[in-house]
Amino acid sequence: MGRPCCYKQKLRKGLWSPEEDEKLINHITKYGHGCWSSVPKLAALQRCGKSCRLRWINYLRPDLKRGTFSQQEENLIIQLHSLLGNKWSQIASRLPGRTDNEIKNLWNSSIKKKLRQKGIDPDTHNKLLSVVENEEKVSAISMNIEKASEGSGELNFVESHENSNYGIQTDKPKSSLVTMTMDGYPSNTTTSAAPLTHEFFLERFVTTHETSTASCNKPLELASYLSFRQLNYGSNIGLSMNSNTNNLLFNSKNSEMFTHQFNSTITNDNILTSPIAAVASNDSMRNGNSTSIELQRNSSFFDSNAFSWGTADYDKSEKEANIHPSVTDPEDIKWFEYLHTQLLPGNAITNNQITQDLYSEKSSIQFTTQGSLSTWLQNQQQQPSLQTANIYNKHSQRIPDAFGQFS
DNA sequence: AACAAATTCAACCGCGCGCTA
DNA sequence: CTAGCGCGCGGTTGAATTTGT
Repeated sequence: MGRPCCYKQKLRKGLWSPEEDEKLINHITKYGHGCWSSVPKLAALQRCGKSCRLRWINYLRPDLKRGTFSQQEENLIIQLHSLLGNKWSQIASRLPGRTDNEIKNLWNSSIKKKLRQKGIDPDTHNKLLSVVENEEKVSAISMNIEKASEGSGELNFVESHENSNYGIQTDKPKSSLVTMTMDGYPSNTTTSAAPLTHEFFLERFVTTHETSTASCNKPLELASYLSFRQLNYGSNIGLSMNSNTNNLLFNSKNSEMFTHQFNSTITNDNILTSPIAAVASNDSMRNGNSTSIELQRNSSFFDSNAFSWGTADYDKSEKEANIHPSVTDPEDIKWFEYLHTQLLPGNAITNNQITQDLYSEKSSIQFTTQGSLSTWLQNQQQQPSLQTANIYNKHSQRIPDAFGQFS
């Protein structure tokens, strides 16, 4: 339980003197810190072990970066905070050379203020809503994608960042479907743009499943590969549809800083444990001219840490979810190596993990919407570069692959 | 120049978790 | 099973510094 660490008398408190710093540095560089509680004695310091530890971690460690935070670092912090909340140590683990204390201070002293000035609630990362916007937040987000080119047979969608907070358009709905409707033919519909940043996927998905299970009358194999980068809230994610394969493709362009990816196979059986519950439109909805996909945030999945950015959590989720990192992009390789060498010691890639070229130029998320495994498998054979043999198994288990990348 | 207010940030505090006896 | 202990985390404090008047 919590105890005052400096209950013993004669222990110094407050700022450290250069002499004390020197003693601590000399001791740790010679012998390592070992048991922190024994450090003060061994280093001849009138401090408690806790104080020594803090001083070393936050100030004396040789690998600290120091200096002001770059804009990229700030963006990354905001992004990670939107995902992790006040998990400063987890956020710090993604920022080499930065400490949780430093990040926490930056957040409280600077970033919070900046976000508020932009009309963003730093706690929720949602726009501070007017009453009207508040009403909007409970309604479904709908996207109607107009067929852009009959010749190419592709549908294109480019997100709009208007009225959105770095890509987040509305407050997190308490319970509503996130619905994307693709109209595959030019006869109808306008385009109502909605944000497609990773927050869109991670935060917009709601917590109920009633509709999904009710409307899903056949298994849907959803193989998704999603890359989220560019933390400056300027991500450029497109959506297109290939009429030949009936695949819906998300394309993330201009990616620079950040990657999140996952592969999932979702069926009725595992829909409640998948990172994104994808609901195949039923036949009445799929009238040949349009396909509707409803995506839901699955609270049980997210809240159980199966989806996580933490090192320990990554390890956990990897074991639980049979994760298959799949990276070939040089930037991602860099991150991937970093993740597994720096952040995940002992968590090397296992031989059943694939390292296929999942994206060479663009990052994409691919949904197979035909509701049959054969479609997906056939598509994989046609696209060896997207081969993800382990995405589907006979048990239709989810295979999320979650990790981030920053440069 | 002097003072006050605001900001920064190092350090402390208390709690919870995991390990061990 | 439980208590003791060490450690790490997140929240908070307050001294030092900067900025504004």
